[in-house]
Amino acid sequence: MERVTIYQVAEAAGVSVATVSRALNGGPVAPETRERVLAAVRRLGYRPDRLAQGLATGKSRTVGVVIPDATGPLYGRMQRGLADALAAAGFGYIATESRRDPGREEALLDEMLSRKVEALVLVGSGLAPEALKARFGRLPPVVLIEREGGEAGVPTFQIDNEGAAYRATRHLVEAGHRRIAHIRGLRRAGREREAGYRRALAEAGLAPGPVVDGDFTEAGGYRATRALLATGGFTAVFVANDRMALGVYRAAFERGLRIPGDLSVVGFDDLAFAAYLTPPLTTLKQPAHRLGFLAGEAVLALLGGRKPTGRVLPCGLKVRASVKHVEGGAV
Amino acid sequence: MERVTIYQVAEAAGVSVATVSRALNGGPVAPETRERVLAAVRRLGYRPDRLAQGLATGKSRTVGVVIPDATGPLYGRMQRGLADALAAAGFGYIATESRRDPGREEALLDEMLSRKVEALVLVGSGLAPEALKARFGRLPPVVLIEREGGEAGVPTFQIDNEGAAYRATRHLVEAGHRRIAHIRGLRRAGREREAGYRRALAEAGLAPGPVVDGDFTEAGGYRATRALLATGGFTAVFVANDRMALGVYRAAFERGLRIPGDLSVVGFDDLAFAAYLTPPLTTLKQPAHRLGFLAGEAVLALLGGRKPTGRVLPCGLKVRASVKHVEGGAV
DNA sequence: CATAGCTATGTAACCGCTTACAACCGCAAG
DNA sequence: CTTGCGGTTGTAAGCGGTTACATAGCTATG
Repeated sequence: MERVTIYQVAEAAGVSVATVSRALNGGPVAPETRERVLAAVRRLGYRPDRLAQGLATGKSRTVGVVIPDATGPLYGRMQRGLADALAAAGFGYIATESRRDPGREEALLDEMLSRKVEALVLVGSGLAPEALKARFGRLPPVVLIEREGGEAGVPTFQIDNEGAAYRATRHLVEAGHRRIAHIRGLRRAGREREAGYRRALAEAGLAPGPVVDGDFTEAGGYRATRALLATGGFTAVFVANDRMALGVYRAAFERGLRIPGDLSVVGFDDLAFAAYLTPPLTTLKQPAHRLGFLAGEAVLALLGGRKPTGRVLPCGLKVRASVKHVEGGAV
Repeated sequence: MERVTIYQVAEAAGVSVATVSRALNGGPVAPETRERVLAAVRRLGYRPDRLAQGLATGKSRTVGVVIPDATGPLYGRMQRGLADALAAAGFGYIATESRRDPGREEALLDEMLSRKVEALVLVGSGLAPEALKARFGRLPPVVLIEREGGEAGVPTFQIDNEGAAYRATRHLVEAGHRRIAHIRGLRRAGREREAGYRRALAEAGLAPGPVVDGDFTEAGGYRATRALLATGGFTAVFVANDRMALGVYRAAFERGLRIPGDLSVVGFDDLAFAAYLTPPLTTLKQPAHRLGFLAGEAVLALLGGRKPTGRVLPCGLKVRASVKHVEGGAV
């Protein structure tokens, strides 16, 4: 009982392999014949060989996905969104982590192209489009999520980092804060968030508070906060992500500062833990699943010959208890 | 400039396709010829077609991985370990989420078999081995990680849930606690952790404290704690995972209870946030990457015809500040 | 010097499936 | 009774590799 091939099904059903193939793929086949074929398929437990199909048709019904890091919940949700969109169309996907290493990313792409993926979804890719062209020549359709660097003529999906940061900062301003610090994040997302922060402040006629660098980790947020606290002069801080915000909580506690009593905090991402911190963290919720889903739909559109366009999605502000309303104004 | 095939390389190098194939796969080829072939490969940008290779050889150099949930950091790390082990041997993998739905899991397996995966790594699979056999007949080699349910003759890798829970509970006992509650987790991991908890207590001659069900989420931990607090009578709680422990923190705070002053807590997993909570959470660190790596090595061994055996890995206790040393003993 | 034995290479079959093309059928129309 | 046509089905040629087998040079041997 080795692998069952289409030949065996053909023989069992008393037809030719062409007819079996047609019966299975919706070709013109007499209903009665189709029934016989399907019965044989079931009886024998036939399962078409995707590799052979791919070879014959030139299409693999697979899309390649590259994500920077599989350990974060956000990318996991994105991936799930993608899978949901693709599954509906009978597409599978192979996903791998670039770990933010461009060399590794190129190798992964090579591997995926070898597997004849019909499209590529690059999440937070570190590769410039021109570099891609140069290295790979003709590429299958590409969809970008949260790409770093320059523009390209390909659909790109991303969250509105700038707008969300603006909103978060404004939330702080409206609560009466006048000196608002910022713990900055890395990469494009970090820069965009910083820009939103600055815009909100400028619009309110406030000087940007102290700004320090973070690295998107708890430890980074902790260190950044200690640096910030060394100089002081602010009553609130907008932190570029929740993980760093947790570092802020910790550092503030160690300094005997109360949140939000002495320091108001707004994070970014709305990770699962945010709502359960003490105090619950006000933050921005990323529509990660949606991002992935839309990217998946775009892939399908591209494959269908259409010309989908990218989107910038807003993030919802989740107001919780880490921001204090300041009555008097500036401290 | 369409796809470059082995024929074009052969022509460019002035040899036959067989020679190209051999040159590329380490067959017997004169060094000088090999050079010519490789030069042609580079010049043309030839990239072998994995599908065709797979068809011809019957092997896809791919392993299929099924994980329950891609959004958790633990599975992400496991996956990374696996990838690391497999990459060294030139194997790729395709990973998908079962989302703990056995029906979905079966469909995924079907899909993977269609793609001729050479081995399967099932993480936290809900499918019994017998069910697998019944449904799929001959299966490629299988390696299990954290499997649910019965035994099988396949290498299985898992963490020592029972032992780790025992150690955690003992840590509490040694700190002088006499009434230790437990917030239980779901599935096999949850049951095993509960068993370790009970063993430690029995060994110390203590009655198991109140035990309530949780669901491994922050909300579940929160609810469980409120249920626990309604009756009271304990000074410490061993929580089946960190996410629920966070719920415990929250519920305790709302009740005005201090950790560890009024309530000591030990978690499980050592997620990134654990060290930054206030107080930092004492918990058990899962060797997730290692688990994946070992599973990957086992796959390779299986494929190499060897007969690898599974492993049960210990978890390290990370002692932080959420457990109070009780001087007097029972409260 | 004929022959066995290597080594390096080419020829062609095959992997499992799709699909262009041809063949066949029955039937309505001319 | 031809002819044409739409609907079904079969034949066979790929898809891009790998590999068993045959072949051709060379060298070592008796």
